[in-house]
Amino acid sequence: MIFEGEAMINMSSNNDEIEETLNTETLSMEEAYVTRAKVKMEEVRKENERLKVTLSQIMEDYSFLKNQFNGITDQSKKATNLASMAGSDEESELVCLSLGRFSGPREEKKMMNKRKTLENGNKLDGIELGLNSCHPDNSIEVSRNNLDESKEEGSNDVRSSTKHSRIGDDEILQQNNPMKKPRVSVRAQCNTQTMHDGCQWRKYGQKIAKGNPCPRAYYRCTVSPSCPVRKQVQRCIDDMSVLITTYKGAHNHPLQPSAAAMASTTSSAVAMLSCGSTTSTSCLTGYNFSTASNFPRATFSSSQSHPTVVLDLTPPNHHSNRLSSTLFSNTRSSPTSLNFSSNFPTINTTTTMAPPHSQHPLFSGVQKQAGNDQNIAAAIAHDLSFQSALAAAFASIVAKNNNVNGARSSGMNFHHQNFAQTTSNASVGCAASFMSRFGQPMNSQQHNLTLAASKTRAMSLADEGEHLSL
DNA sequence: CGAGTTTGACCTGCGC
DNA sequence: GCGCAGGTCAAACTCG
Repeated sequence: MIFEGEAMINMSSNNDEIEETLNTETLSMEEAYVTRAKVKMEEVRKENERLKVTLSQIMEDYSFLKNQFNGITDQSKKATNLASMAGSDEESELVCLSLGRFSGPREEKKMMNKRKTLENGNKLDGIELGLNSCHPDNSIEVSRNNLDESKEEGSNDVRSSTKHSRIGDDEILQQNNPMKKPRVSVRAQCNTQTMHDGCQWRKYGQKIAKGNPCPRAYYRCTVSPSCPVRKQVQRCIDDMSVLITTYKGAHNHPLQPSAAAMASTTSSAVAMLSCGSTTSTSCLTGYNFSTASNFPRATFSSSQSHPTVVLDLTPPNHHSNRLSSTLFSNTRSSPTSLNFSSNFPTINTTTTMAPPHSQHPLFSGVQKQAGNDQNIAAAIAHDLSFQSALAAAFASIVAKNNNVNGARSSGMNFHHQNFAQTTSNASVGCAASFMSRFGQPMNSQQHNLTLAASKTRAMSLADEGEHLSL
């Protein structure tokens, strides 16, 4: 039995307890809040540090690339001065990196004559990737291929008008530039007449080209009557199982997903060529990713002023010198141009001309990022689908980068970053795809990248009855 | 009959 | 200016 007073006391003590409990709860809530805040602050602090590191890395890259750029600019200036001041004896030292691009027909003819003279005298040893210092404003040249395309395809009013409006004053420059449309050649093993690429083509001609008894077939895109895209199909003289498909131009109509993969690959390769043929091709000569033969190769060349990207999707044992002997049979300039196949996923950089960039922070990052697991590396390196996936991914990313950076970037910085990032991303994308096969998750960007790339490969294999589950 | 292919003629650019 | 080679045109032909 409890008395009222007792009850009162009990009540008051209960109140105290409740209050105490409440206080304790408030305290613990505050503590929790503080703890959370602390954790958050710690996270922010870490993020801040990470950003600092990134910033310093970027600054490091910037200064590195700036030095490179300055060095090359100085060299090109010296070379130009030497060429203008000294006689033809010194001309062999003039390195010309332009993929057939000069400021005008006369200059081009001059340069061709110079080159020929040098070649005849055995003074030029294969590589003639000059600095294109012939043109005072290199940055302008980025859009030249596009310009040229729109000019050549004047019948296509829509495309020309949009392109012209985009490029504006550069049109004047283009009028002086006879550079032809960039091309993308795809080498792939194919037993059928043409490689199925998801697009509709109509044959409009066939011709026996010099140096190859196999007839070359000419196709045009029939999806849209005004589509300027042309395709040439020819068997490789050294290996009849290899089909060389050369694409010219860009589709001016929406494409089916299956065709978009290939179109994206080729147009991206053109974009890559466009940027590579501008100011900074020279920097690429420093990269020779050709240590392994088990990888798709992207080769750049200028064939009779046709800048060409060759994507080699043939299996590793098909990578040989025949590429030069067939594709470049009519090439006056040396096919020895840019050759970056890679020992995937570790980006293996060796030197050919310029100092190696393997110590470049970007590449060290790439190596760290991609080269942790030797087994995975070996597996990927032997997976043909991933080899071609990289080729497509490689090109796709470059195009993406070009869209983002191309307008405002020019010169070495852009190219170094672009190239390094491309290589890195492509490697990571393919690696991610590989990992996903083994149940590892990957992010959406990596997924999209790999998916698009794999589609391209799947299309090229479709006629041979191979099926990749995408 | 329409769509696609074949094939000789023609055009253009380039080297000599 | 001429010849060569690449690229395109268009009439004839083939096929479903």
